[in-house]
Amino acid sequence: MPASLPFDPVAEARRQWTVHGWGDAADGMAAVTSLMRAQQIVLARVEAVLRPLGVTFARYEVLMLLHFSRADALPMTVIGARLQVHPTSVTNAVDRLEAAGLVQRQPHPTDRRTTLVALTDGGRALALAATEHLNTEVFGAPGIPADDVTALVGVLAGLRRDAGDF
Amino acid sequence: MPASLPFDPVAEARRQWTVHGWGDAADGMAAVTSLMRAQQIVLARVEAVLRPLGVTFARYEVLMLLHFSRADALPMTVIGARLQVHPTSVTNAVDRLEAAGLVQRQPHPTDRRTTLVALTDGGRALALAATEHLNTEVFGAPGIPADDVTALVGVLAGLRRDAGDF
DNA sequence: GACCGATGCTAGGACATCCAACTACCTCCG
DNA sequence: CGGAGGTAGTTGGATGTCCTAGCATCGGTC
Repeated sequence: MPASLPFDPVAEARRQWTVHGWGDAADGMAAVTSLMRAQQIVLARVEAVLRPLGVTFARYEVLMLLHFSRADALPMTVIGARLQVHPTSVTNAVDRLEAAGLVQRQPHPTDRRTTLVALTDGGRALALAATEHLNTEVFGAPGIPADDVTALVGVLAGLRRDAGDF
Repeated sequence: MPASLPFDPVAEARRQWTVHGWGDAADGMAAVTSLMRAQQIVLARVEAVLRPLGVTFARYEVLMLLHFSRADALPMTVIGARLQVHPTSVTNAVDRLEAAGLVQRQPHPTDRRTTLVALTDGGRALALAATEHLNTEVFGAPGIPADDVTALVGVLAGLRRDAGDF
């Protein structure tokens, strides 16, 4: 846990940007920097909750995605597309989940290129337990006023849409 | 570049949360998930701009921090506190920056525990060149309306303050 | 003036992410 | 129906982040 600072480093950077004649980009810089730091903070909180359960957020997301799917199973590619991560990240996550007995690789019935990832009973149980913890300890109290949460999600949705997230 | 989806995965997750009786935490979950994805998108854009210059965003932040300091030099600890990262991350970044000749470790005049990191001429030149690229290609056009940028920075500042970022 | 807790930095290990490259397989067109 | 191009997944390498542990140094206290 790093020490607190007597000032907001993002605001300070924004001031420096203006001083250096980069005023046009100062707001964008502040937005990008804020986003990076906020993500780091929130991710740390999430990981702290999940660590005792033996999973990471990346793997938790895979488990929940499978839990929400019709047959509790999805192709690797679909997982990557939904979570918006590189195929190798999916391979990595599934390797570890499979080693922990939380998911199982299965051959696709018609396409031999495809690997299906199926949720095991243990995987579902862990996903639900983890969700309960996250809901009470993080999602239910994200540290942002309710109105702001709605605004935040909306603004970020616009950004994500422009970037091709959906 | 992952493929586009026919729907917003965050909105879909939010719907699933509601269906499963976790409505109280649905907004928070959506906020956290949006934050993660948006950060990933923005970071990828930043890294794409910096890659041709041979630096990463983490190292660029160190260079700019030094550039904004009075003597173009700061102790490792101060860098970690400002950037809100673990001491070992600072060591890692400075190792690579020093190997590239962009910064230089110097002994502290009075405290022999402390290591000062000093910006070299090459480091300053690279930092300014990188800033120019980032300002025009990312910060100047962050993909968010100007009004929303202000709101976003404000909301995230609240979150960061609560987390002890400043 | 010596000791003991606090501070500054680094080494080793675990994870997640990306990129480039490769293999295996599928599909479609000529 | 055979080859070209595209798709699915993995392997190997590079980075960044954190945690735990360790060493060196500083400072306040007795």
